Amino acid sequence: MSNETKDFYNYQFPSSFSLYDMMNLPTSAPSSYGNNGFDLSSYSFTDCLQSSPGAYDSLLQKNFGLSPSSSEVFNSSIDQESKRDVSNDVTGETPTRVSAPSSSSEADHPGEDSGKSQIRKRELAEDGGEENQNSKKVGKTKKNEEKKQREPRVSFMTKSEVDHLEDGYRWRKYGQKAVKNSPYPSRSYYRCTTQKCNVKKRVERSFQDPTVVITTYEGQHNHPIPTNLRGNSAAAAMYSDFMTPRSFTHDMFRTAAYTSGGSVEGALDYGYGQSVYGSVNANPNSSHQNYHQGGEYELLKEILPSIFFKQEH
DNA sequence: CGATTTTGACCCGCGC
DNA sequence: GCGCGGGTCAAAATCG
Repeated sequence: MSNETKDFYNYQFPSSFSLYDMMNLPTSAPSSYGNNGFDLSSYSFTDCLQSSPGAYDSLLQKNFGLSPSSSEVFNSSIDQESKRDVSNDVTGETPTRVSAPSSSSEADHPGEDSGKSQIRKRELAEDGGEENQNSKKVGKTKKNEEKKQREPRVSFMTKSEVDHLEDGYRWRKYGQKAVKNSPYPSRSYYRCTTQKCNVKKRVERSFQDPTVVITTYEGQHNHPIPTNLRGNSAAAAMYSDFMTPRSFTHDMFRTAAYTSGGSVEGALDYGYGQSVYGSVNANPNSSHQNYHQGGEYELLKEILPSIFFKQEH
């Protein structure tokens, strides 16, 4: 981590800190963004969060007593959409997408339902629809009703050399597909091995930045972590904070993210309530206290500025 | 030997 | 209707 970045951590944000303000911070944004104008179209979320891993580190330490591993989350999003959007973020897509997801909902949900109905058809055609097997896939038969019942999704961008980050849960790989337009091999599909838990996750490497792994979780675990939380990956901590009941709900986050009604303007406003950007290097204790004062909510708000959230409907 | 991964086939939605 | 891309299945292979 560069000294410049560290300086950035120590910067005391004004109470009404905004994305625009950020552009004028000393050393925070890449020079390519220009000194005067702030070009939304060229500003990537990645760049933004890359500047704030300090807060993330604190989260890790606070919640898990972990120190950051070799991998670090520097971008994330709660999303009902495909990671396609995340990828776009990396490329510096305009944040407009944040509040206008409809434009790219193409890869959204077909996954589950399609696959299930597919089986049904296969069975009907071949076995004549055996009941036994069906029972196992009955859940899929109800597809129509719950057709579009979407699972909450969370995407993380993690700087890591390993594709599959240890997050404490056990996963079974059930598929792999080549990603078009990507020099990097493929996207992997995993399912939680715990029976009755249908949480899925997708892992792929950003072709924009090969060092970055994009992990997308879908659904919520209905069971505790089966193994000791020895996995000290960034994704584990982030995912836990998003998806575990004792922490924050999806809606809470959305509320936090869209205090201004979900407009683009509102979403772009970071709305940092307090200047508690912890300094990982200088004074961990004081920053830790700050986080307690602000509470997890405040902490997470810092880590995940509202522009990273995407609205669901 | 059970659990997991690999991998080709398959289905579905969508755009043309 | 066709082709494409995304997601899933499931048999075979591999692993521990």
